[in-house]
Amino acid sequence: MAKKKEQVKEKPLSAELRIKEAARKVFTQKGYAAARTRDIAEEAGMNLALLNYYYRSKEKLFELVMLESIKEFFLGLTGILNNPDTGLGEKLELLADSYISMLIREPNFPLFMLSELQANPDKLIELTGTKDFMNKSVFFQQMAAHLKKNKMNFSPMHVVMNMIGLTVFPFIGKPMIKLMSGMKDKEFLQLMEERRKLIPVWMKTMFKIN
Amino acid sequence: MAKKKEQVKEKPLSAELRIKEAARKVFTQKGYAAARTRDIAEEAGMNLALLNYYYRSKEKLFELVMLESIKEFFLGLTGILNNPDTGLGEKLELLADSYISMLIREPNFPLFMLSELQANPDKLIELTGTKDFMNKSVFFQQMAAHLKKNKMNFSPMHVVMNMIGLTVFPFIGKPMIKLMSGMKDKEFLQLMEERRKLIPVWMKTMFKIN
DNA sequence: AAATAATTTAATCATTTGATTAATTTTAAC
DNA sequence: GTTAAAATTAATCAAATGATTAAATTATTT
Repeated sequence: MAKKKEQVKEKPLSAELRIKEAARKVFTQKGYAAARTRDIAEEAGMNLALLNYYYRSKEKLFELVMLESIKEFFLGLTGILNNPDTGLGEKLELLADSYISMLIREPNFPLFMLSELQANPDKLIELTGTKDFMNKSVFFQQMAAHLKKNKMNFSPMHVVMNMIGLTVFPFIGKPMIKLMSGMKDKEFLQLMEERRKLIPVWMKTMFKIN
Repeated sequence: MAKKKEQVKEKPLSAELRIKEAARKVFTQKGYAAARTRDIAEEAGMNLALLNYYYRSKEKLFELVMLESIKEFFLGLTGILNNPDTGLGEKLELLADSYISMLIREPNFPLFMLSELQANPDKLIELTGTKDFMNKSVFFQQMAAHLKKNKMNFSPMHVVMNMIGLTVFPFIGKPMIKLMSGMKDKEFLQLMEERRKLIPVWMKTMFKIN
């Protein structure tokens, strides 16, 4: 049953990877429960049995895809957060810029990730291995010092939540925002581009940075 | 098959309503696709067939529950937004207070609503009937005037997005926030209570209100 | 109290869906 | 070129799941 996998690794041709990327797309779009293995096979243009041949099961495939995406997400995040050579303002600018770009490229990713995290928080904790990396981050330390110096007596986690909220929420809430405002996709995208610059300005104003 | 429904309306006893509320709970927790009719029946402590007896199908039941929740949500929102007797600052305070309370009570509602809106945007548009009510709201007008006066050249929709993002995001992102910070439920709740007061302050600072 | 209607239940159906199998084709090794 | 391994396919299985039915029970009406 489990024939290859460990032995062959240097030659990932088409089928195997195409299934994985199709899975990423379908899972991200519909979520785990609503995604059918047949959808994934069709999206990849492959026979359904290949999914099980290469990845054993829907769940295994999901875990793989999910883990990869989350790892990448956290890596990008910590890369900016832990740079000791940038100040708070610059970090906020880099975060906004990098995440707006990512979100324009992959607008469905956050809702997918948050939904699955909600549906199965424990699994993701063991899957990622990452835990409370935020508290130890350079950003967190810098922000804690800044808040103390400026007599703002609240947790730096508020700052983190605000930053993510301002950046990510519009993408998660896009259908609702379009529903409330009657906006079209093009206008929406333009607003998101504006936020690339505006979010750091707002954040700095809010927390008296610079 | 469809025996009652139109005739009897004044005596909604146990069964029918219990199923609906069980459905709300299960749908909200797991989403449409992952929610099984058997889960709902079990949650309501009722026979599975009653679900179809009273509500015809899983989908009909879902639409009903969803529509009710969204209607209520938008009603609360527009109630505050369209009050001509309150200023911008006060509106922000009322919004934060009312929504933090709602979110502590129903922490799963936003992710549910946004997920389903994403999965099926068109259906919800026809289901709610509401469309671009934001642009015409008193709040929107007040904010447009304020932004213009203070030389902030961007759409009031940014303000709306920020407000919702700051308020709602932490609840949507709770599992991720806990994962990043190692926070426990109690601490999380305390932070949310702090935000009740902090969010209006931040918003006013950000947009130079008062 | 009898009759009718409404509610509830247990059993079952039909479809969907994740997974497997056995056969076939393609690729690689010798 | 033959053989063995890997990849691929079509067909099928088994479990899950939404839905229905027919019978039983309870409530309501007359």
